[in-house]
Amino acid sequence: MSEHVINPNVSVDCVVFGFDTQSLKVLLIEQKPVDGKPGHLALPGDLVLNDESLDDAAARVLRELTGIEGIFLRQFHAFGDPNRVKQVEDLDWLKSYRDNPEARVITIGYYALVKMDDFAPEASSFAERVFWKDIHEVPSLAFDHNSISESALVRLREEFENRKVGFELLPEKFTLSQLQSLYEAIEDRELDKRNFRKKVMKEKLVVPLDEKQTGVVHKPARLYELNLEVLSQAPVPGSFVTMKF
Amino acid sequence: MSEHVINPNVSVDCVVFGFDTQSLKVLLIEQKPVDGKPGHLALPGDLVLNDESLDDAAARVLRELTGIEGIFLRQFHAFGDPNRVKQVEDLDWLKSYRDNPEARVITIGYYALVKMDDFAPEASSFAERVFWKDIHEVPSLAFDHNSISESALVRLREEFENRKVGFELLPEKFTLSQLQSLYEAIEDRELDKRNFRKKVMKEKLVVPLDEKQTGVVHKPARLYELNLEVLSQAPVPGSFVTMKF
DNA sequence: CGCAATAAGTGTCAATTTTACACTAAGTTT
DNA sequence: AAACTTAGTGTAAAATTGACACTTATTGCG
Repeated sequence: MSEHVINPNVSVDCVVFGFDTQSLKVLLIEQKPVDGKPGHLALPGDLVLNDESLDDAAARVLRELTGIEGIFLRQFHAFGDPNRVKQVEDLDWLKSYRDNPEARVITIGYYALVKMDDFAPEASSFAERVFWKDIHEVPSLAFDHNSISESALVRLREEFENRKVGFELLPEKFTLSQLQSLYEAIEDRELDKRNFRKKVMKEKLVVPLDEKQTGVVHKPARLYELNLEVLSQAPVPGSFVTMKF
Repeated sequence: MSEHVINPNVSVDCVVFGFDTQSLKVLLIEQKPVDGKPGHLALPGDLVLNDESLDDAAARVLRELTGIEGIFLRQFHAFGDPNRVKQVEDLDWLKSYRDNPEARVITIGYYALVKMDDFAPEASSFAERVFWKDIHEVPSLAFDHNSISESALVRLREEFENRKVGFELLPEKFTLSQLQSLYEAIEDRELDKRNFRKKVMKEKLVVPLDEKQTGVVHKPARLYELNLEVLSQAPVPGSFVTMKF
């Protein structure tokens, strides 16, 4: 029965999304250099420890990278192609970080949503350098990390459309224009300002604050915060889920 | 770096859904008896082989169980709790089927959709007996297979609502009432017949055939088949995805 | 053979939701 | 004070949704 059965390495890789009130960003790391060769770019990730659940492993990776606890994190897909870490370009790095660099590695993909304001990414045990990159400008990454980050984006979009996730990207207080930009960045299309505001207000998705933007060179916008009660009732009326035929 | 790193067993478990024109069913197996003790009920699953992708492993499990190739299969979640196979009730079975029955097992959950007509489940290397069970009557299963099957159902429902999957459950030719029953079974609510038909026709989701039901004791219904062109364009107008604010 | 039983099939109208569209207001800079 | 920039606001037409009840086609039975 067993000679063909594997005991692979299992890792988690995290696709961390941020929103800078204009566009969506992904967090990338530069792997530590090996023998003077500059490290490749990659997603943050690490092997899962023995007594650790997958969710715990992903949270640990993010904590090591950012120092922050309690980041929104969701598993989205397992990547298990037998050759996914067999490219020659990736071998040097594996050789210096893994006991068995030739081993098959199955990785569990997580995506995370962070408020960029709260967020001070730090280099860590596995990263020389950490930086944000616009989702439209992601460079070539190590292993299969390009397809992992693309699937994460597809998944974020799907789950955002069902109103399950996404608001974790906003700061505590935001303007309606920022909220609209978030929709536009995630859904990748333009929305009509009046219709957008009408709908958001009718749904009571946000509550207005007695506070305005400061430091802008134009009419300051009113600030809002999320109405968590409405959000917890997702899916929301008007979504496909509740249509009755 | 490495003393805490695991090399777990990795398996796939398949939640196979069928539709008998009335209700949704899940395929369960009875594990082979060990030392005369009757086997527990479980989902079909097996360890992933060395040179095999996760998708290939899931397809292999289903092929061994059913003899059928080309079943709709989709990965939906990885289950990696460190103690998910540590319950005493499950130990006997593991002892006789695994080299290292104490090993941690991470499993990748897949769900499958089959046309029950085409389908003749067979006992196999890992199953004494194979049978369908209504999704509302799933008994207590081995390991964490109850939560795996519940998540699969949640996921099927989500993806059906976005019109991504679900029609694989229908026979080639079906009546509109059967289609409506499929919606009702998956979405778990009742729909209005006239509104349902109106909408399905407007969307051109199905094409009418010059053929009627036979062998029924009432007015025979017209048969339809899916309009694959419209389905491939999912998400469909009217879903939340395409609303414009 | 007609009658009972069963599910198929069909249309209208009111309410709600969606969409397109353009100007005034408030604050900052020069 | 004039220019610049983004905030903020309403209406009307079109499309979609949802509530609702009767006739039709076939089978089986008396």
